[in-house]
Amino acid sequence: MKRPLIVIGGPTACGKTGFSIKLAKEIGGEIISADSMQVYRYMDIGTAKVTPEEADGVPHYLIDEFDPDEEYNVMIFQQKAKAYMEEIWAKGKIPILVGGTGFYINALLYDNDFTETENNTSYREECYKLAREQGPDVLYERLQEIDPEYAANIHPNNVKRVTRALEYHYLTGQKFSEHNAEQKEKETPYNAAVIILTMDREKLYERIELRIDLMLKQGLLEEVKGLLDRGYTPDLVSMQGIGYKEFIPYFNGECTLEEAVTQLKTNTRRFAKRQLTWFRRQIDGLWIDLSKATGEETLEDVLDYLKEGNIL
RNA sequence: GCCCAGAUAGCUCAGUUGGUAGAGCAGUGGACUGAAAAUCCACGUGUCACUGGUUCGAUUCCGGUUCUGGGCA
Repeated sequence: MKRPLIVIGGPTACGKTGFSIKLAKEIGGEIISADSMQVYRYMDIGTAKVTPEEADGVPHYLIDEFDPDEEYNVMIFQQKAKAYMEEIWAKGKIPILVGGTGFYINALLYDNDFTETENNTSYREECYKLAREQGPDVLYERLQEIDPEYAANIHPNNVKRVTRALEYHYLTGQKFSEHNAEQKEKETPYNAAVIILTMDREKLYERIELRIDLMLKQGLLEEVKGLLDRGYTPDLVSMQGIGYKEFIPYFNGECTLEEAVTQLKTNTRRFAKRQLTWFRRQIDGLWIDLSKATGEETLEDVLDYLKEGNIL
């Protein structure tokens, strides 16, 4: 008997947090966050992290579990999330995976394999150096020889992805394209129900605008300043988060506050668009347009869907 | 009221020595399987303000109108 798992995805600012808490209370579920930025401590306002008041007693996992200078990635997420799922099932409750990081959701939902290899960054550095000094095409040509299938699939300018494919081959001796093809074949080991929350584009952008203005009132600037003062540098993955990186030029006197805020809004809109692309293309699920339904109707629909899927 | 400058893509503007137009930004679609809030790719038709005239042909030249800046009274 497969064990139950509920997944709630959707773009930033569409109302995932509020809805997931309502659902969790209704069915006695506990929430695991699939979010690459909310794991970090001290990054509360900019990541729109749930507050204790919002959570209202519903347990949340993978929020505030790492410091901003610690490494966090899909593999760590997957391991941790799986452990938390076991705990939740052991209590007789249902885990609800909620978040906007589609890549993480897929990794957990399909239990993709991320083979543990030594964390050898020297080879990676070598690739970057090559790309920097001789151009991305030189690096790409190397990949064409080793794994022409993957090379055909990725653009030469995408140095990050090209490097990963080369690194994978270097560390395992296998072709990255073959590994990926195997992962794509996988079916979920869980009795899973996927719900994708969405919203009319215009309305979503309006909400993003309002939310950022609110973040600024709540002290986003002080939060970013505080992180910098603690010694967290702009090159950290955490500090590349939207809502943080945009203020670095401002603090360096390279742009005005207004320009930084405009850039933040643009980046957030683009992020939401990319998230939507991911969910549309990568995951099948029940799509719910929150701009068209009331909260009660939505909850009813979802409960019906969960019953149909024998989750409840 | 008079003089000058402008009115071209959602925004800022370029341009057409007369043959119906193009950049940046914004926007849209897509890729992705150990950085993913990262990284990368593709996509540009709009009454060229309105209205007369000259012309085979006007967004381009000329006249008028409206609007927006600036200046003078």
